[in-house]
Amino acid sequence: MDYQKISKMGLFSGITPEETGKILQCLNAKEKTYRKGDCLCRAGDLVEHAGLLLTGALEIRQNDLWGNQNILSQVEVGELFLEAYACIPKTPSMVDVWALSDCAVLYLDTGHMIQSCPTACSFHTKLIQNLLGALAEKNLQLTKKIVHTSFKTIRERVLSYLSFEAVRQKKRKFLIPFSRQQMADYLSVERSALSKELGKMQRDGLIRYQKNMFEIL
Amino acid sequence: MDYQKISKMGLFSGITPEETGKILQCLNAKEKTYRKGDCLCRAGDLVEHAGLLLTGALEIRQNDLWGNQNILSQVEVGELFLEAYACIPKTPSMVDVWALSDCAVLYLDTGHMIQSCPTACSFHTKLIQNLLGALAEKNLQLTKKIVHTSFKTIRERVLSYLSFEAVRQKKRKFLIPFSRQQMADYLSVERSALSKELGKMQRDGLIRYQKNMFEIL
DNA sequence: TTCTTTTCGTGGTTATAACAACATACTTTT
DNA sequence: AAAAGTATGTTGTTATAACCACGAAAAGAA
Repeated sequence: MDYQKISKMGLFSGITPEETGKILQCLNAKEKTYRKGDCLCRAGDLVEHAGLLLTGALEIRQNDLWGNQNILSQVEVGELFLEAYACIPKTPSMVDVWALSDCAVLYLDTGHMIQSCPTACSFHTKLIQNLLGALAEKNLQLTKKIVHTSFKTIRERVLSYLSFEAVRQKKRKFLIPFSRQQMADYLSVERSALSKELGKMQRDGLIRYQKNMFEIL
Repeated sequence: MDYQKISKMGLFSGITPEETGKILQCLNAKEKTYRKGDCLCRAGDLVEHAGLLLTGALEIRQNDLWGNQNILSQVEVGELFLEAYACIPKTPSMVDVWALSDCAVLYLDTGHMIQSCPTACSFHTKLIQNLLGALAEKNLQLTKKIVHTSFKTIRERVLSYLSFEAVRQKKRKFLIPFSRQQMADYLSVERSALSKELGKMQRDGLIRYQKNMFEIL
């Protein structure tokens, strides 16, 4: 395992590569690889470990009984996933996790992360701070999606999403990480209806776009 | 301050009243009271402290620019609120917090909670575990709301919500904590449209209800 | 109690999104 | 480069929810 690289990830920020190595042993960390299109977790599964994405990309989805996709979030390298379920033992997952590309995942035992040796290993404190920050961050991500999708019209949802994205990237012209279908799933609207509305918005002079490059006017 | 009572709340579970008292001093805890209808926090405010609700009830809302209410969650006695923002300094709130009744709140400095004396005070470890659990729990709450509102029709949203509630309360006949308006806000639909759909669903033999008592058939 | 205010259900109208079907453009594979 | 597959935009139709207005019922205050 590449401690050097792993110690650069958010969860280990402020922790040296050597300490990271020790922690990973202590947490019983196990690496696992997947192929593009693999399913890492299905709704209903019991989650025992938090995942840390080492390479590739994942998508957190929720499917209803009629097959509608609902994208909750995307996971990029260095981010945690399923950490909330791992922190609350015996709670079945509400979501699916899918590999968007080939990827490698490190599974961590959050129980150990919290309970063990707070006196012995001083860096445990830093680790817990980081975990706490990650959970809080995820919280805001979810809230953000709720804010977008609570609007009633597609136009409002799009504007809400694009405004946030523009602020986050600090540009009026920016790329979004979604295809049309993904953007529609994220905003909980129908793809072709989204295309239609985007076209209207461009004609109305609100936005300009090509593919996944958007500009707010 | 009533340490006896406070130590019974989730955040202090596993911590004695005496230890709770010490922790509260250490965290620079301050109690504040509000009247029904007061606003505790507005979107855009910088949040420095997590709130612990001692008495009364709160509502976490998000309002769009056109005045639509969007209920993110309700806070009951013993629960934390704004804890995610408190854990990530300098992030402005996306939400409003309103008092549904007269209430008392204890404000806690989460920074101290994490950074200080992990060796000196062994109960700090337990406290952090509890905070972590609370954040994870809130995460699942938000995910649940997303699951409900990602459905496209009112009927599906209602069924999703009622099914979850039935499972949670382990009864087929149960009370919900919402008025019609609140239920509509939570599911992001229009009140009268919700009333209409509920009526249809009863006629179709799916559910039975009176006021906020519901039964799944 | 009576009066006031709020909540809830109903009907009708209109705006809007879902859905289906198809054409075009863009990717990927062979 | 050709072919297959995928993504995107367009159109028209239909279902559905938002919106508005109103009356009844319930809750709260005087």
